[in-house]
Amino acid sequence: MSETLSTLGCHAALAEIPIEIPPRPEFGDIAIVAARLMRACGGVVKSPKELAVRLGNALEGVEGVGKVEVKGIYVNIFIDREWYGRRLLEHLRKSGDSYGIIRDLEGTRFVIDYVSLNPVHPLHIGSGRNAALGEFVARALEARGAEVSRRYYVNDLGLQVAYMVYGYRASRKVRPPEGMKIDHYMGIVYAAAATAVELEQVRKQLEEARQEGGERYRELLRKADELVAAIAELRHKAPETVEAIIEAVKKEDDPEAAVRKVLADLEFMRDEELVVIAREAVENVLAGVRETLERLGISMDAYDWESDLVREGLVAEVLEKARRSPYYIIYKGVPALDVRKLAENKELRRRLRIPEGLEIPPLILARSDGTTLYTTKDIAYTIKKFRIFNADQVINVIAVEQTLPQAQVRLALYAIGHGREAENLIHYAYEMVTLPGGGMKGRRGRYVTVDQVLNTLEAHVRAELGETGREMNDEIVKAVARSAFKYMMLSTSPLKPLIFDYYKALDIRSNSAPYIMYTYARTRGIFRNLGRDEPEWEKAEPRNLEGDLWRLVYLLGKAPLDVSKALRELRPEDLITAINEIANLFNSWYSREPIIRESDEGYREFKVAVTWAVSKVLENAMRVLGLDALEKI
RNA sequence: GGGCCCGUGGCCUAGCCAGGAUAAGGCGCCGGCCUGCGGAGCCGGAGAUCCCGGGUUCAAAUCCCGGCGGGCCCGCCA
Repeated sequence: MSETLSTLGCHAALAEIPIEIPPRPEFGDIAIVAARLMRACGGVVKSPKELAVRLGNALEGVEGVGKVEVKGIYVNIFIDREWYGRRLLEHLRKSGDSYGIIRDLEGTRFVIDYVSLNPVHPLHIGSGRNAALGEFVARALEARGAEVSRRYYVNDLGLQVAYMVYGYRASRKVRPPEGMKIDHYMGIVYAAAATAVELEQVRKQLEEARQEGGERYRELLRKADELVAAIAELRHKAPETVEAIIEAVKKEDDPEAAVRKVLADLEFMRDEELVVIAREAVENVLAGVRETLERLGISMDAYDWESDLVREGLVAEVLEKARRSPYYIIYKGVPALDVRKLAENKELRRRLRIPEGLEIPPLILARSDGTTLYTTKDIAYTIKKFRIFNADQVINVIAVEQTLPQAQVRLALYAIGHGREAENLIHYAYEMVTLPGGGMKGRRGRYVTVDQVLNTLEAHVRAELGETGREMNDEIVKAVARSAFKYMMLSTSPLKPLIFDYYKALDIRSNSAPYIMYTYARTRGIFRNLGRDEPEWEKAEPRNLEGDLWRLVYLLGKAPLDVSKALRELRPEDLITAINEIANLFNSWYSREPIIRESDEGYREFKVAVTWAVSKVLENAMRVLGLDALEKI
């Protein structure tokens, strides 16, 4: 193509040639918009129409080109379909099972940090989105040949954990309600502590504000009402536990200070008993989280504890490096890194992928009681992630709301002399999941958990199976439910907020993981009936390449491009679009064309080869998306 | 107040970065197809000011500017 153009006096690399797929089949298989080539052909021709005519003539007889039609500024090319069919067969045969996947990351190493939710409540649908996306990223990189380490950051020294530990200590004598999953229970403990402390706080403020009255007073009253309502909800779920926590909070002179003391005692390991209690509390949550992840078909390679970073001295190391850095300042009385000057450097900003207009405030490293902040420990953790796995890149799957702290971490790494880490730390951001009525509130114990969704989904699938009178199989039910969940989380661009709608989540048709799974099982069924796993390649004869079959063959031919693009750009929604298109076409072709019963042997084997390709493309894509590719469904 | 992201039939989503012909898919709605290799399927139909207004261009859902609407961030939380 490029050569053909240069005979016309145009100079464009192949990648620059504006090839596109026409909107209607009558306009050919591919088209070139001559107008867009005018620049490359500068001065050679007068008008786009003239260029189209000359280009059309030049393309006649080129290998693979069947027919050329020029329509105004468009050069419509009809591919030599048999030629294309033969080339597809060659490709399929050569690439075998891995058709559609390009291994361009062989020899590279990645750490993917995902899920990593605060260990104070169960996986909710927000962290469910995180889990599905992170797993996709990990699998996409693995498919491309990279070595991947899946790591979960156990953030056990944060303020939230301090609340949970405070509540857990206060309610240790109480047994969790019968049958409640342990992480769900810990979620209540955390929310009860956080809410009770806040309520005490508000009560005090109310007393002070009572005399003045006015807007502030009414505002506080509203807030108190909300908190009381939240407590009531929690009490309903675990009465004794919540009572015990409220009692403890009431006894405190300053409940908030009590929690902060827990935080400091944990970070400085000043209270051995407390450290043990905290470990137990966090382990409880993690046990539940692990179980849920298992239901989703996700298993982490490592759980890295924040407290270990402190114990191993990595956090102290970071503080020391920061102190020696030229960007070190005392800001509002606490140690900080003033990376604003660094952020002014445009070239550096670009290299560290800091969003253009993002204003970077100084990064505070420690509280006035000496405890360090999440971001400080995250700097230490990033260094550890690179070190421990000898990683080329570290990808953090974290919600978009943390864009600023993530940018600060990169700048801080650079500031303390870890430029390589800074440049290779990727924030894979995704938008929030919200409920139709508004956001979820972990602090109040209001969220929809992944467990709940999976339970309902499984029940729904069972009901559906009952209707179709199929064999009831627990494994299949679970596989369909978790695939439907992941599909729902992956089919929308990560950049779009997701409004979680129970009604829609249960609609397993619109949410068509089962459709893809069904189509795949159908292709497998054909090979089962055929009694072999592969086409007889030498016998396959491309024939009757028109209609659905041609479109399917055409699509299968470019599937490796579509798939590899989605994997390179880490866009699950593109992968889903691509396989949906293929599944659609296959089903519609299948419904009216016999495959096994095709009498012409050469044609039959070609059909079998097409089915084989559909099967492989679906299977490989499903693996990356984390959907179960079942033989039977 | 500043910044980032999103706005596409009743609902959800793709297309936008790399501008091109009649805007694609799903749900829902209406109407068809089971003695056939799997009906969780297939075929057909109705349904759209591509948020609004300017600009650039032969050509704008797509690029630029200005609005409007929604989400998020701007903490000694994460």
